[in-house]
Amino acid sequence: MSKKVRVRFAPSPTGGLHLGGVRTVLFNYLFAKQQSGDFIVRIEDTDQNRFVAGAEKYIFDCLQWCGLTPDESVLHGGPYEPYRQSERKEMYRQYAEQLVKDGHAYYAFDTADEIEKMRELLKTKGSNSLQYDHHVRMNMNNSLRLMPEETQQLLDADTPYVIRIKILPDEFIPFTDMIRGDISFDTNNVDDKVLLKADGMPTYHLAVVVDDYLMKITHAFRGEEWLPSAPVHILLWQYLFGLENMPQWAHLPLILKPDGNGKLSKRDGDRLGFPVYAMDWADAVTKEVTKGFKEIGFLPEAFINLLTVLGWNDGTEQEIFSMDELIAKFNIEKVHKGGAKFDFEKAKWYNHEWIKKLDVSHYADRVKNIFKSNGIAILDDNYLKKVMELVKERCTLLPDFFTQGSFFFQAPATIDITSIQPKWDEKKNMFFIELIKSWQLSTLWNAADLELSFKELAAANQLKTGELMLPLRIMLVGGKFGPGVFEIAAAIEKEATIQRIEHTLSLIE
RNA sequence: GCCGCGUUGGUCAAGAGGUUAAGACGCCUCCCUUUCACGGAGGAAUCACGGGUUCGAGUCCCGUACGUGGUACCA
Repeated sequence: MSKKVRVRFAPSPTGGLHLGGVRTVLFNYLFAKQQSGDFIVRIEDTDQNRFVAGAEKYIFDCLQWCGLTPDESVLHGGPYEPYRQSERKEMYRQYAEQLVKDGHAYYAFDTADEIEKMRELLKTKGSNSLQYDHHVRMNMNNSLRLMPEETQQLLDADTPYVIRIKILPDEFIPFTDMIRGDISFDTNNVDDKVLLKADGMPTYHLAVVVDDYLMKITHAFRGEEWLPSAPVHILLWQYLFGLENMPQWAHLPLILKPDGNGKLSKRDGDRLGFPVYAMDWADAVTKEVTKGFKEIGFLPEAFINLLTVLGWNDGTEQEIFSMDELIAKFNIEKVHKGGAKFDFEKAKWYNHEWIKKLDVSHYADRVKNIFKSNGIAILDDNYLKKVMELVKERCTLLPDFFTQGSFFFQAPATIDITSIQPKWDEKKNMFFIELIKSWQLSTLWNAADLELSFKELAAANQLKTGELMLPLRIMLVGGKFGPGVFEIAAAIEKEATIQRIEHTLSLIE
């Protein structure tokens, strides 16, 4: 019997949650849920310099919006607490010390200057590598070169030090990646990475291995940028906990910028006019707000959908997937190896598809707020829902409900009379005056009857309905858009309809 | 520079040696609709290059080019 699947998302609380980050969580989550496994969120805050207040809460807010609820985390608790690495600080040291004892790691007392000098020297010698590795370590200030008593002296004198892994040359480190298949590294190209920093905090390399072990992680999904350091992690597993306990790795492809080269960054979003973060992120210092997908009007369903399908598909023609379908159909082996360029047009298409099928009751409050922030207070929820139903197929983003629906609640601010005026004449003017009279007396106020009376009146005046419907639309809506014109008239009721016709008539004169 | 990973239309992509090389976004044309959208029909556009292996290669192998990531006491 195999172990229970346990995966983790391990973000650093350093800023906004990037598209790539959300996709990493998503793949973790889908895989875990499909296998009835656990999804853990572990906060990797080992770099005190990069810590940003509020970023942790923000990450959980984003996860909640996306519907990705952790089974264990800082917020949700769990059997392997704490889930914040800074609070686990003391756990890591013993493993680092153990590695030193076993001869797999060593104390290094080199100052930043000394390391810089070493690199300069390597540069002048024309070396291909500027790394701190087996070529140079015996010339450096570390416990490998120093006599044991010298090392002890430095330690006793509280000399700052780090613990570095001792990478043996000429070793071949193969492993199987769930997405990429067999991969191998030659240890001659791997440097002696720092495991424990001078401030006593572990680096990512140590922390990820220790925590994945202690938290019984079975599958580790992370971005492709981690591939080059995988050999260090594998060695650590081998030295500390045994390869047989190591999680299976999957290195996810990157999300690339739509134009030019490189991975997608916040700057690209600013430059090209689309969000890169899941939700609005406010920089604590500059107060600058970076827009999020949520705030510009994306549905979480669409956001999840488009992100999963960027770099994965199930082999069929299906493109629209609900979370449940994704959980059922997701397959890590069908994830692409290569990075994908992000296409905001396609992203909007996904949102449009989801808006077309959205449940208006579910989004009525959200849309109500959008109207409110545009100065329209909605009093009748049922009317709002009716309007939403009428216009949703023409909305790409949630705020479009306002631009597509505001005229149901108030008279249009501007009337596009330039589209009527050129073909306007006295006959048409008379028609609308008569129309007002006729509708004034009308007792039946529904789309079908309005259309019927409109057409009968047109025929009686020997006018083509086609030439009259556009003017009517513009009178009611302000422009050339919106649902059926008689639907609109029926919805806004008699008084508003007549007022708007009269208003435009006065404008034309 | 060195190391790893990748490369099917503009973009996302199907494709596991034999296909007229799917589908979607975007673009264009037409139909529906006397608006806009939805929907429907159609169009232009692709296997990075060079060598092998094979009766046969987008699919396998090798090179090259290009892209991408790493090369921190950041994650």
